[in-house]
Formats: sequence, structure tokens, C-alpha cells
Amino acid sequence: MTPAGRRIVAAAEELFYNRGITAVGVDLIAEHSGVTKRTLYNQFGSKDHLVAVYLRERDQRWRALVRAAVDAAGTPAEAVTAPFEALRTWSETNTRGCAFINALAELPDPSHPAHRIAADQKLWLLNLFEELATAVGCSQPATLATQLLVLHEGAVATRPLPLDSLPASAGLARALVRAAASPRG
Amino acid sequence: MTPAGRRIVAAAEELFYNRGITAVGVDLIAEHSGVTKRTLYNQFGSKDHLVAVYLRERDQRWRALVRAAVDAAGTPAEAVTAPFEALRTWSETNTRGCAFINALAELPDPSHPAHRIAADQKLWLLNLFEELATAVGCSQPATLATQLLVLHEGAVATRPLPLDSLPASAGLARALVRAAASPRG
DNA sequence: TGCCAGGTATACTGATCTGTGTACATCTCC
DNA sequence: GGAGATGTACACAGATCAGTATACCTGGCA
Repeated sequence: MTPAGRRIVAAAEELFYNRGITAVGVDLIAEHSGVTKRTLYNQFGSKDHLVAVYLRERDQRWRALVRAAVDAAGTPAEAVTAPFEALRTWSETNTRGCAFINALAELPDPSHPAHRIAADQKLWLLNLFEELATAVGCSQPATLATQLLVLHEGAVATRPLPLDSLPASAGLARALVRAAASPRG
Repeated sequence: MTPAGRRIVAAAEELFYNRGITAVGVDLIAEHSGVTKRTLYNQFGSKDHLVAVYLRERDQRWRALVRAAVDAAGTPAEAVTAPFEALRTWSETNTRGCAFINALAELPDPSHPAHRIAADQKLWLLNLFEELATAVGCSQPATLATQLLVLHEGAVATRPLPLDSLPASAGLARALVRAAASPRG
């Protein structure tokens, strides 16, 4: 990606996430990235494609954060709930909920690339939870993984509201892992 | 509200929820409700106001469904998780997630009426959970209520994705209530 | 009979939207 | 020095956006 292309994606990330995809026009993105609209279209072809690139980049950044949190965990049990630690960091600067869920809200067409990207992101996290649950010695890792995913998404979805639900969800996640990893789990 | 007004709100509900608020223009709503744009503006004054009415009407319909499910529950323990039964019914025809979370995604301005309506809706459910948790004899109803809310919102938020997370969240909710209502809860 | 609210029909404003056309500048690499 | 890629500058098309103006119709009610 060219320097101008990177600036465009950076501006698109900030604007799309904070103001909404439909509400932000390509003119505004071009202005914020110090680039001509012509350059934007030469690089990305269409707004829809730029939206897809925005979501993909964001997904990569988020996965790297989660991976780092999992790798930094001291024990296998802590690793299972490490994504909730990552979420705590992530949601400090991302206060408008999940960018992918939000994108689906604005782009109802199932053939839009955003739908596949969003689904892949959630399935990736689900698989990660299942791997970590298996590693911790849980007898039903698939069930635990789904429960953890729901808790995670619930915490993200309620982020824009004045609730502070992250501690409750992270606490419950740890309790679930404790119970599942115990001899009777 | 006049007959034309009701038709406008009905059309707005269907279009705003399924296609997105920003993506749907007032012309389309007028056309779908068999009404002139002049009538729409005579009734609601602005698109923003119509959006607020749409969310308020939807909120009332949803609360009635939840209340009915709670009242129909056989035992206090079943009453606590009754909102998850209501959610099962509700999400059969509402497959695009939470209309209020989606609205916040599209309307970043915190002074927009949608923000207050969305926050009120979640707080109402949180309070309902807490009341029901208290009635079932839970020692820490506030904690349980927050956990149940997160589970509920997680299930709703992941509805547009190919996951089927509702059984997992409802099952976990019942397990939590069982544990909290037991002598050692 | 007359009034008036609710509603229709239609044209319009001014702004904004995505996307394109065209001509020119700059830079690197061969 | 020339070619091709990167980017600028700017005007433009065609559609759609929220919202308004004006004139007219119709049913109920006083």
C-alpha cells in the first residue's frame, strides 16, 4: 500500500468508526487524509472496497492485541480469559462498540464483504476460545467457548452505554473457566 | 396519532431496522406508507423526530413481550430467565440485532434522543433482572443482574452472525440463576 | 352553510452523495 | 533521457438527501 493509501485507511478508520460508515462521505475522508478524491479512487476503486479494507485492517490490529494478551498469560487458565484483558485495553480508546457489528447494522446487504469479515472475526475468536478451553483441560470446550464468546460480545455491545459491564463479564468468564478446569468441570 | 401517522411509523420501523436509519430516506418511508412527504413532515416535523418515535414504539412493543413472558413464568426462578424466552420469540422475526445498539452505531451524537432511549431500555432490563433476582432469593442480585444483561446483549448482538448463540446464553443464564438461588448462592 | 384539520399532488431549493474526466506534476527505475 | 507509477488540481455528472411552498381535496362537526 502506498503512503497515500495508508493515510486514507487511517482516516477512514477513525471516521467510519466514530461517525458511522454511511454518514461519512469520501470527500471527508480525502480531506482528513490530505489527499485528493482522485487518489482515493485510484487506490481503492469504490467506497465499498475502502470499507472492506478498513474492517480488515481493524481486524488485524485487534487480533494482534488478543494474541499478545494470550501469549503474555502466565497460566493456561489465565490464557482462556486473556481476550477479556485485551478487551479492557481495547475499549479504553474504542468506546463505540464493535466496529463489525456496527458495520452490519449499516450494511444490510449480505453480499457486502463486511458480512464475511465480521463473521470471520467472531468465528476466529470462538475457535481461539475453544483451543484455549481444550488446553486448560475442559471437558466441553465447545460449550465453554460459546459462552465466553457471548460474554465477550455482550461486554463490547454495551460499551457505548453508561453501564460498565466489562468487570461483570470478565469476572463471570473467570468463574466459568475455574469451574470448567476443576476436576468436576 | 392519526391513521396516516401510524402507517408512517410502521413503515419506518420496518425500513429503519432492516436497511439502516441513515440509508433510508424520508421519500422511501412516505412511499412505503402510501403517504405524501408533506403529511410525514406535518406529523413528525423532522426525520430525527421520526427516528425517536420509531425507537420508542419498538421499545414499548419489546417491553410488553418481556413483561408477558415474565408474568407467564411458573416459578420465580423461571421468571428470572423469562426475558431469554422472550428473546427467542423476538429474534425469530428480528434477525438484525438490537435496533437500539444499531441506532447508536449510526447516530454518534450523544444529544440525539436515540441515545437516551437506548440507555433507558438497557437500564430497564437491568432493573427488571435485579428485581427478579431479588425475588428468587439471590444474595447478590445486582451482580447477577449485570451478568444476565451481558448474556442477553451478547445473544442479541450476535444474532446477525451465523452462530446461534441464544441456546448457550439462555442455558448459562439458567445455570447462574440455579446457583444463585441455591442455599449456597 | 361554513369552517377546519387531515391529507393529496407536485414542484422546488440547496446541499451532499458517489464516481468520473482531463490535464499536469513528481518521482523512481531502467 | 524516457517510461510508468503516484499523486495533484479541479471541474463535472447524475442521483439522492432533508425539508419547504403552494394549491387543492374531503369528511366531520358546529
